[in-house]
Amino acid sequence: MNIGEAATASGISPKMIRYYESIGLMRPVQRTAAGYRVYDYHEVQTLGFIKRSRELGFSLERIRTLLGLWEDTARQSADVKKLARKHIDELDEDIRKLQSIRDQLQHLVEHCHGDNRPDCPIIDGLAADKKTPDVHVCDRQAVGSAKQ
Amino acid sequence: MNIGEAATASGISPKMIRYYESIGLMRPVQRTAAGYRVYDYHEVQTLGFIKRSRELGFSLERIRTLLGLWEDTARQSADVKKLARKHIDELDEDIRKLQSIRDQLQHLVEHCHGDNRPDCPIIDGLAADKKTPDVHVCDRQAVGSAKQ
DNA sequence: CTTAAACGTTGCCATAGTGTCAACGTCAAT
DNA sequence: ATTGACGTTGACACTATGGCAACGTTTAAG
Repeated sequence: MNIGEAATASGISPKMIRYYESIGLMRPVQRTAAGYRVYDYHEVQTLGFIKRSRELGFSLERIRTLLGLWEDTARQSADVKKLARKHIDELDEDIRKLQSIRDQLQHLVEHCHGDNRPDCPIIDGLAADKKTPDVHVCDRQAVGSAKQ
Repeated sequence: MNIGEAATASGISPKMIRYYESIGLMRPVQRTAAGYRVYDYHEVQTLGFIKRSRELGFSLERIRTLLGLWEDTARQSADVKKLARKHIDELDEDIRKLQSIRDQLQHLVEHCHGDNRPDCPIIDGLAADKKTPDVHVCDRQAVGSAKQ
């Protein structure tokens, strides 16, 4: 199985497979006399593990740890769970932040009439100096601030 | 006002201020005879605009457009609103994706007892080929036999 | 007046993860 | 034997930011 077939089988591009090898995420595989990489079932399985981990948003560094735990038959499931929980916590934090900015933006949008006139609370909100808002800007901020 | 003061006033690091200038997001400012950049109120205001836009998650490319709209006194607020709506849609999509993977992960975590034994549904879930989960894999989950 | 600290300048490297392209070697089928 | 599809490495790009180095400037103290 050469790299193209492994890529098709795993859903990871040849480029990325080489990259994962280059950063030591995967051990170098066997080569043919001509230097072609040779993959067997075990390596394709590992690629699948990496792919699913990536799909769940794990960083390559964390996947490095996960692969270590996967290979470690003496692992403690508590260690895996701890790592996963930490990842969930970070996801929650990311979601929270995105929702916060989404809501702020939504608020600004709701107050923009969106016609052919230049007057625009969205632009005003971005232009406003929060620390020393003047009266004009203050009107907008009064409704739509809460930033950070 | 030199770059350090402008940085303090705007909350953007000197490094980033230079960067924004280098990519043409901001026009080059005046320089002293010695080559020091000189900022006045107007430029600090622009930096504030950029900062708030970044805080709302706009990319520098979009901020480029927003700055153009800001400066364009003949803008149509509909254009701003359209851009903001698009950004909200993308935020919604990002949030949706994060929540999806968060839920998948949460599901796995809930089924992991998290003790000192190696048996771990999280690792199994990552190792399992979802498209063709064979009996062998099921055995592993049931019995808790190790990797591979 | 000199010196040192604190600041400015440019430029290069690094991050994470992926794509694209080039220059070149190899394998398989015609 | 040629061609085309594939492999190899390397370089560069992207986003947005941080850091460091080498070097110049300004300012305050001695």
